[in-house]
Amino acid sequence: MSEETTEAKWRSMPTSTRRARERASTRERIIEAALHVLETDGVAALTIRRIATDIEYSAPVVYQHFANKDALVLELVAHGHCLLLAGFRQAAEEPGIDRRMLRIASEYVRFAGEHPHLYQVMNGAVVDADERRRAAEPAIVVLKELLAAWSDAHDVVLADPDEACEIIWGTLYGIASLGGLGTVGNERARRLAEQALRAILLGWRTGVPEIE
Amino acid sequence: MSEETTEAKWRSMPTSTRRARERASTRERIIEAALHVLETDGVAALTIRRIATDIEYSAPVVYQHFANKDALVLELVAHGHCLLLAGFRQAAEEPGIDRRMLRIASEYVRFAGEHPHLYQVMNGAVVDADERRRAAEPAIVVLKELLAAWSDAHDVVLADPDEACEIIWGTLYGIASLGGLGTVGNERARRLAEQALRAILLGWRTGVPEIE
DNA sequence: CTCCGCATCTAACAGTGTTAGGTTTTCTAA
DNA sequence: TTAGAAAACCTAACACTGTTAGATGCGGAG
Repeated sequence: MSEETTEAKWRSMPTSTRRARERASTRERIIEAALHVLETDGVAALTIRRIATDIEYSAPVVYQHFANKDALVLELVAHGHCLLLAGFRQAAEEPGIDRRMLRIASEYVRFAGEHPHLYQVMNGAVVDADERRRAAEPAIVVLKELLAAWSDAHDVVLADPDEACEIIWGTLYGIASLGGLGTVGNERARRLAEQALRAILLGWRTGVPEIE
Repeated sequence: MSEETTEAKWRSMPTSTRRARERASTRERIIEAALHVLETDGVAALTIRRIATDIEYSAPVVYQHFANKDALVLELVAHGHCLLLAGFRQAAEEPGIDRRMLRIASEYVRFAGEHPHLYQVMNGAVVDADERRRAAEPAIVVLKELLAAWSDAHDVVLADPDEACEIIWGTLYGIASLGGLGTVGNERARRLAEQALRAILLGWRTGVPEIE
């Protein structure tokens, strides 16, 4: 039964492709609507019914494009990391390896401040931790490359470059997360992140001593 | 009508106090049950009905002790910070100011690793950010004191001690959060946190340079 | 024109936090 | 001791959530 339907798809390409195009189009419209809801009204308002209403559809249509809500949210997370990656690439254009590293910190915190709800979803417990990690990989790779360039330029041999990269990534994440608090604020968080990065890099240049 | 009831409370202390004791007792039982559910089955299982069932009560009784679920969760957050604070105090016993600072990092990551779900609730978006911050204050104060002792011992003048404390707090938070990921792991996170702290402190001792 | 497949909708299910109303137990006061 | 008040407690319900099943209708294929 199902074989006949799939074989029917082989011939009759024209309408099929148009249908596929429409499918992809509504799929993207769903993602865009979800992003809009998230950025404007926060994660609490991100409901299937709300999204469906915004694109003038009924709720169940969403499930013809995404297995469940988590799959949809994962798409938003991916989009968020895409934006963050763009910021990182821009930082990589900065002249001077040291200023380039600082720019990374700046861009990271800027992104977190400009898209607080998206940032929250990217690091919250909404989706599986490993999938989040996989979505973050491209940005981490850029950071890793920049860090390698930095250590080359300063003749610093990092004992474990991957660990070093992880330290910076975690530090940026932690300090950027402080930005949402009333006592810290985004501008202050940017300064904090830059200062932390400066201190860490300086520590690595000087050679981190073993205590005890 | 209500005036008579309140005046009736003035005499008849004995039974009244016993009632109050019972009230407080069930309130604590609720918190303990909630903690148990959270630590064993995770945040997704932390439901009012589940908690009520575990203490052999009906769901609405919870609302006679807490205004809403957030208020109950906030209590769990407070308890979590209490445990973390205990770890910090233990770290403060460590001989040698440098090892004491490292021990702080170690205790922080250890706590996050031993109570992953509680840690998640403490930093997740479940409760208001400002209330979370207020709950974290005592631990931050201890950190601040230790940092002041450290800067004294090393004749380092921190431009802004509060900012410095915030940097360490954020860094620990960020790196500890990495611990839950499959690629990092808790043991590795502990090493990362210690190394990050060493690097930052070394940077402050050397004097963080202004770039550009 | 017929028929089939696809897209879409309405209605429902299980579960959530939360509240209203009534019932039972417990204490107070005559 | 007993009438009545107050507190404690439970059942039932509401308004949501994510998600699924079944009915409906539209458009292209033979």
